Amino acid sequence: MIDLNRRRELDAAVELTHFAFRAMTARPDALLAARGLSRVHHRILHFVLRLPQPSVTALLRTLGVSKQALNGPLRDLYAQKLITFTRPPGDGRVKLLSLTPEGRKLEGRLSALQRAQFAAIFEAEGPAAEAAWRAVMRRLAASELDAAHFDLDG
Amino acid sequence: MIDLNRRRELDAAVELTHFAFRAMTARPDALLAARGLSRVHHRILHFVLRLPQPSVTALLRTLGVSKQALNGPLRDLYAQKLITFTRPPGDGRVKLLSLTPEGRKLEGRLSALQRAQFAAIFEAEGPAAEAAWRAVMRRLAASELDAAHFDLDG
DNA sequence: GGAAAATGTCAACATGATTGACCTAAATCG
DNA sequence: CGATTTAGGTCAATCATGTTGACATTTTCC
Repeated sequence: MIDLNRRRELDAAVELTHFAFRAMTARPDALLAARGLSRVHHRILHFVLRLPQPSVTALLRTLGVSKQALNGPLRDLYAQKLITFTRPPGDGRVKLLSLTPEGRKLEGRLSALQRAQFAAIFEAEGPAAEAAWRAVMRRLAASELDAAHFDLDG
Repeated sequence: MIDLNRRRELDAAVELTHFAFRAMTARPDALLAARGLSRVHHRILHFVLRLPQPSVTALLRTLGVSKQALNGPLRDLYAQKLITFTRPPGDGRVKLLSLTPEGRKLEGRLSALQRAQFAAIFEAEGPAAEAAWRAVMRRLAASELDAAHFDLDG
């Protein structure tokens, strides 16, 4: 019976992760939707902010999508003046992408929603719980690479 | 500067959750793909196992999709003999869905992958870390309902 | 007997992704 | 210089997944 209970606890961990993920994305999704944008746009804003002046190709590789799939959302972001580009001095072909002040503001609001969520939770649970949570999440995140060459015989 | 560091830590928590979620679904997805199935099929197997003999309509409401969207994947699962149904004694209209032994086996393998992942992590981090992790995740998951009536002015 | 319920199917449509082909402008190679 | 490559963009066909609407069938209920 111990094993059966443990099994239920582990199943609960899986479900908890599902609900937690959905909860984390719900508010930003709502804010984006109100502007006619979606999660792709958020991903673009996110990486253009964090990567140092990425070219379109660099962004493409980071996002792991085709350029046709990137181009639509990118045009939306140009149109809403959330993103701009400069040409690098040496090379007139490439665009170096960056966020406009408005783009930074929107990205800031989106990520602030998520930070506030975690800040409140960590405040409530305390630093020890936060450290433990991070340790577990790091291990979980790290197991992704292993999964790539996972044995899937049937 | 303290605030800036805290901000980075909170951003890291968001990213960690993204990677953790992806890591958790990578192995089951690979196993499903090897059978020509997808995450929808897994969701069906999951709920048909856990709900007590659900009718098609009950499953529909649980999954929150249209019956047309359910019917395709459901036929795949019939075809692969992973799912069956019985007619309830009183009512010849409804189908009570259940998993075949093979269906249970596949669902077991899928969820076992995820349980093993968590079991190894919790084993490594210890019971106190596990409890703290659950506490944080429960709070995070619980904040989904709040998000429903989130203020999204611009 | 007729209305309502449970299931299933067909058609039209929207979205978001893919690949392939092709174009322009700019850099680079020989 | 001319040819090729690179960076970016676009058009078209296709696929996957979802939606709604309309409708048929079987069975139950009144």
